[in-house]
Amino acid sequence: MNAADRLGPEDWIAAALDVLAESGAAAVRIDPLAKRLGVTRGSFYWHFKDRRALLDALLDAWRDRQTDGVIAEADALGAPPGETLRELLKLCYQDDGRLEKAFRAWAASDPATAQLIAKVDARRVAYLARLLRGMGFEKPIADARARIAYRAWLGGYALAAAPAGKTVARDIDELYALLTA
Amino acid sequence: MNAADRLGPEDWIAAALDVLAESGAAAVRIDPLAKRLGVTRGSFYWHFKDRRALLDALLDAWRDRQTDGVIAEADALGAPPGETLRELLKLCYQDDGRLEKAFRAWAASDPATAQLIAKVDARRVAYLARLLRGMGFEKPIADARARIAYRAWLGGYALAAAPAGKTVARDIDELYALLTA
DNA sequence: CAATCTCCATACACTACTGTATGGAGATTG
DNA sequence: CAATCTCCATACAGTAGTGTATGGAGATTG
Repeated sequence: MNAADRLGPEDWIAAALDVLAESGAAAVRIDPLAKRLGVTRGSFYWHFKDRRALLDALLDAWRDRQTDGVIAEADALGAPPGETLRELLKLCYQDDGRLEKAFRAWAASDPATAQLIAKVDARRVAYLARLLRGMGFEKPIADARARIAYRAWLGGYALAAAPAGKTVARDIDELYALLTA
Repeated sequence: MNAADRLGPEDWIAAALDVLAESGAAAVRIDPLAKRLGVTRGSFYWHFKDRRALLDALLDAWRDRQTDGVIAEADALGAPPGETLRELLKLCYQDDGRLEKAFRAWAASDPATAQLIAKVDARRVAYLARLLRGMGFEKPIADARARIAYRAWLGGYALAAAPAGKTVARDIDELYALLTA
């Protein structure tokens, strides 16, 4: 929300992220968003060139928060790698994953988006592998386990039915045990 | 394809599955499908009540092949659980996952579909857990590892960039090692 | 307090579909 | 070989959006 009742790009982005998380990229339409914001399309085309420009802005906003943000947060702990890994797992599994799902679903039919998300994936896996190597694992093992752990996390969001909180906690324990075995 | 040049429901389903795998559920539209099949919408509305009926038919077709089919195939080996598990992993990781992705992306904004896919997930995880228990693991461990393995498989499809074949083979080995440790 | 700048409303032209109603060509049966 | 049955084309009405062009109200600056 803005100070005034006039809108800025960030208001459109916030509303669009809501819709994206709820109903997917296909549901991010200008007309309904305008109704939701209580204005007309005239406002939108003032702040953005077209619909694609809005979607690009969503992608940027998400990448900034969910990749660099989380990695920085984990590093800021200053803990030894094993402990950092455990905290990172807990932190990641707390996210409801709705944006994560929505962006990836979108990427399935949009190569430009897929390319950007691929970079995000690579950075995250590299960070996981770095932690594992810091714990003393050889590079091939660390890399493979980082990929498995990352996929297991992502796969949780691919499930149609979200597991209960207790199951998640147990599975994090088991995953951590497997990764550090 | 039919024997005659006249179409049956299965022709529409086959074409729709192609489009679904390529471009997602949102792209499964009647008009473009008709052009692709060289007919008009008149044909579609003869074979199906509406667009939703087609989507439901797609879901049925996929479930029959990809769940009961694969489980039956693995069981038909008649091998001991450990060997069956290994073959199952190899078999599953061969799938390009495009339909898997498309259906799950669709389910994100369609509760009825999500419910059906949740049942598919449960059956697959249960089968994995059964194999692990057959190898001597206690139920809690077998269940947790089955969930992790299933998510790791699904998560591979969530990745924007598909890993190279060599990486996949290495990761299957590592995954199998972790599961049976 | 006039000029300008920001932001938005309105109206328009356009695209791309969905679903229905009806008729008609070709094969199939009696 | 007429009657019927399948399957499809055509035409129509309706919906839901995209993007553009233009003007105007309110705040901001000189």
